[in-house]
Amino acid sequence: MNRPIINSWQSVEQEVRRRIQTREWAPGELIPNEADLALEFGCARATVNRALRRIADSGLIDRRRKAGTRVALQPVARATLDIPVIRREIEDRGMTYSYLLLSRTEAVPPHAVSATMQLPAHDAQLHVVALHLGNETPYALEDRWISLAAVPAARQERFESVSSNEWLLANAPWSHGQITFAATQAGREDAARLACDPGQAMFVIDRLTWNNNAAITRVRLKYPPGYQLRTDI
Amino acid sequence: MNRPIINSWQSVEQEVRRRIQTREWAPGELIPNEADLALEFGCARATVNRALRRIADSGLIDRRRKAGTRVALQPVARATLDIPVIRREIEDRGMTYSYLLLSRTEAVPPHAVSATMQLPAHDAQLHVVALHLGNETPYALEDRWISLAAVPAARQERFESVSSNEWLLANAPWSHGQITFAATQAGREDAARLACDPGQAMFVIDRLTWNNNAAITRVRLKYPPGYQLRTDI
DNA sequence: AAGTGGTCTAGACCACGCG
DNA sequence: GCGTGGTCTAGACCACTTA
Repeated sequence: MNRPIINSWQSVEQEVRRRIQTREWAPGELIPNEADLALEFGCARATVNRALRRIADSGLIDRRRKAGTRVALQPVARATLDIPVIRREIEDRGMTYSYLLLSRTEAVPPHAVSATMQLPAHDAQLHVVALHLGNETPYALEDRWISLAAVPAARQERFESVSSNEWLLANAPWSHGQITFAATQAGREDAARLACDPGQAMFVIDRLTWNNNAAITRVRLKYPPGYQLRTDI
Repeated sequence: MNRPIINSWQSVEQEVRRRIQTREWAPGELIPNEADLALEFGCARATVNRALRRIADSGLIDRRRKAGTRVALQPVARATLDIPVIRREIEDRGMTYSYLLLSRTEAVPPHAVSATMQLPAHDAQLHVVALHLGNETPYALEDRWISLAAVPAARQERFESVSSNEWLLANAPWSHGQITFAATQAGREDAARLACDPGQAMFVIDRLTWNNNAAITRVRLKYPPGYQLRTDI
């Protein structure tokens, strides 16, 4: 035996993952408890704990007090998606960012919008439609409703040079939200704005953002055909 | 002052998040170091460390040795997506799962497939096409290539009762992979299989799975119009 | 009842990277 | 150089859950 030294949580994680991957510890099987592993690896129990906690977070093992730690039978693939500011997303792809405000009005939103935002159906909200471009080419079409009750200061902002995306990040704190991904066909207007053909498949991201119990904004981003969202697992 | 007691990493995390959310610590600002916070909260430095590490993982703060910890200027929204086995996904939505094998052949894949899998362009692979149904209704169309070099045992499996998805999870360990989300229009064949109309927008998930340096499988899942992928942030 | 993971502590040393 | 976060340790107590 000429094993690499195991004395950091990273090396413990790597070794445990290796044993699971090679089926040395088979799916469904109980693995040794933290104290035993610490003894075997010659490190502190806290070090083993941190490694196993990370592996559990990734879905590869299941841990329960008293019952111990088991290798997951059907590991759930867990992907982490970074949803940056659109400007950054475009610049990270090596393109030059630009922004075009298409409309900014105060209006009563469709019921679907006021309902998901849990706001009174008859209240006017700020409606911003804008185009994000990379290298002067349409990159994403943004359709946003902003709650004037939650963000009254938005009334003073024209959103002509600063996108509502960035303005809200700087001016409206949020606590949590929900993201939905879907696909939909481009309508005539979408197509004209995104420089594609009507009927083509657009990738759509809906984001609903809250500050505690108050809805801040609901934004729909439509991406032209060919757009891909990619992540490692 | 009648503050709640802060002596667990959860309460430290909550308190720090609160201070950032209320702009008590503004975006871009340097926050106190771990030792000072530990003193203020009356807990050990390790407890503060764990809380701050979690907040940093979520993208809300940036930490650097010597430079200290700063509130992020434009927090990246980080979403965690669970990609379970399709059977589970369907059953979790309260539907009855069923599975229909459409074809199983050995064939030389298109160049695009062999290239992304980094396999010899002329080698035959196992090609499995199948339909996953929820309550007898088409839920997702699966188009999968399996590397026979990496998973020779797949040659013996008919995939008639067990989906390749579940069979591979049980029989082919994997170390990492890549997931891509996109939108595309249904072709005539897709439409017939998914019981939708040609030209409608399908949600598409591509997954490429590796075991160390060997590609295991490349699967494309096509979901009929209306499908949504949702997650909390 | 007892075994397991979950957490906290006090202290220590280290590695990185500003200034 | 030196302040900061990154990590490890040994020990302790606790909370949960199963046997």
